[in-house]
Amino acid sequence: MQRRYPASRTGRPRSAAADTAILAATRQALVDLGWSGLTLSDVAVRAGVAKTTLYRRWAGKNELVVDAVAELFDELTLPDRGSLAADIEGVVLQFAAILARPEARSGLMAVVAEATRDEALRERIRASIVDRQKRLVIAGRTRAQQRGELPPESDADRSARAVDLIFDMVAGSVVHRTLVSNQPADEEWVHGLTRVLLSGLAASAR
Amino acid sequence: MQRRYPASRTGRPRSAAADTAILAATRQALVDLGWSGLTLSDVAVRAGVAKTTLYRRWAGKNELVVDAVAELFDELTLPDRGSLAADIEGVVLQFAAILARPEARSGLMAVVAEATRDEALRERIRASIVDRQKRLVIAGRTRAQQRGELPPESDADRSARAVDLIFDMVAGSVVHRTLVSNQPADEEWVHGLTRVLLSGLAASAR
DNA sequence: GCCATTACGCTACGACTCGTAGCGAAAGCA
DNA sequence: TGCTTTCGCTACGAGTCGTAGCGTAATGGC
Repeated sequence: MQRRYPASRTGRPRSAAADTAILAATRQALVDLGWSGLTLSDVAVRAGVAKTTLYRRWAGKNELVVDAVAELFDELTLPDRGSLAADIEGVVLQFAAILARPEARSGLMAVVAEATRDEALRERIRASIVDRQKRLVIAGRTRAQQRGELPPESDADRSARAVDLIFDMVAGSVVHRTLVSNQPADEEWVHGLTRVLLSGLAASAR
Repeated sequence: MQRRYPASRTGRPRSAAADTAILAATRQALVDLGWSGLTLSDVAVRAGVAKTTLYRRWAGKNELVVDAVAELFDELTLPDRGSLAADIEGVVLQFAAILARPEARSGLMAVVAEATRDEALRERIRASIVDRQKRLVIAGRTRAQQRGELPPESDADRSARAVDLIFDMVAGSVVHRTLVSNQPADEEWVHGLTRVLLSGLAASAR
């Protein structure tokens, strides 16, 4: 999650340290106050910057929180555990660990809710959070095909639909388990999810 | 979704019409303004009641929106289409139709986000929204067992875990598809979801 | 080394929302 | 007719919002 500013040739550059401090302060404020309690004035004080600096860099609370939460997903990687099932379980457990953190819990759903009425925000979420997750699905699928665990897909359109379905099933299940049912997505649960998903995919491919 | 007030023997009773008008006004305000734009003053004006009346009945915005959104799920029923697969597809399509409505989209995720920091609100959501959905899963499972489509479950603990998993997978997938991926959960998609889910359950039961 | 340019911290501001208090009137029940 | 509770209305202090203005700090170009 690297923010890029137009490379202005001259003038004082924006402090990169301020960005870091602001996003960290935003996450801490999410933990302490939750989404509705979070105010930009408070974040500014926590980060040790002026409130006006915040408004110079972000359009508002929504955009700020998206960026702050997006950084949490930077750590997501696809482990190589030798089999498709093990790979899925590994990445899902990472995802679950992120969703267990309070700054993710209160921030993520809130921006998704706001995004239902804001096309630009939806695009920002897609680019900085969703696409990164989806890339893991594609990579895992490709690797499984190379291993011979999944048949190579010829039809690109069918393949894209399959990836979309898997993605929504995996991410949706974990999010729902964690945030709605409010129960931990622990190893046992993830194992059950993976088993149903994989045998379902194998069976429905035939 | 019937609101119950303590049956006070005497005094002027609360207007039931006001409840109806307030909840309808809340949903319309969600459509027009979204979660963050919704104010209780505005809802009061739309409903034609005084702002103080709102505060006498609901503790705040969160509780009001939960009740307003919960009414949307009243229409969920388990259809009898003759097979487990068809039943699931039917109820999922109903669920998707509700989530396609803007008042549900902007309201549901917002209260879930708020609930991450509010135990009482979480309980309110569980009782008025989540449990009702889960009951459909249980009913569908029971009916399928009676039909012989699923083996009767002896172990109550295993059965409960299976129901929880199915519930999170179905509801989570539809919510994620609709609100995060922002694509319609249409018949084709629901059909794919059902196929993967059912063959996965059948295979993993062995 | 000087200058143009941009970012920063600070203060102040009007507009708005929040949730509550107080009051008289209305609507039921005995 | 009394008693009780709800209702509509007004007013209020507290807090937040996003912006404007100004002097200062930190760069790159010359």
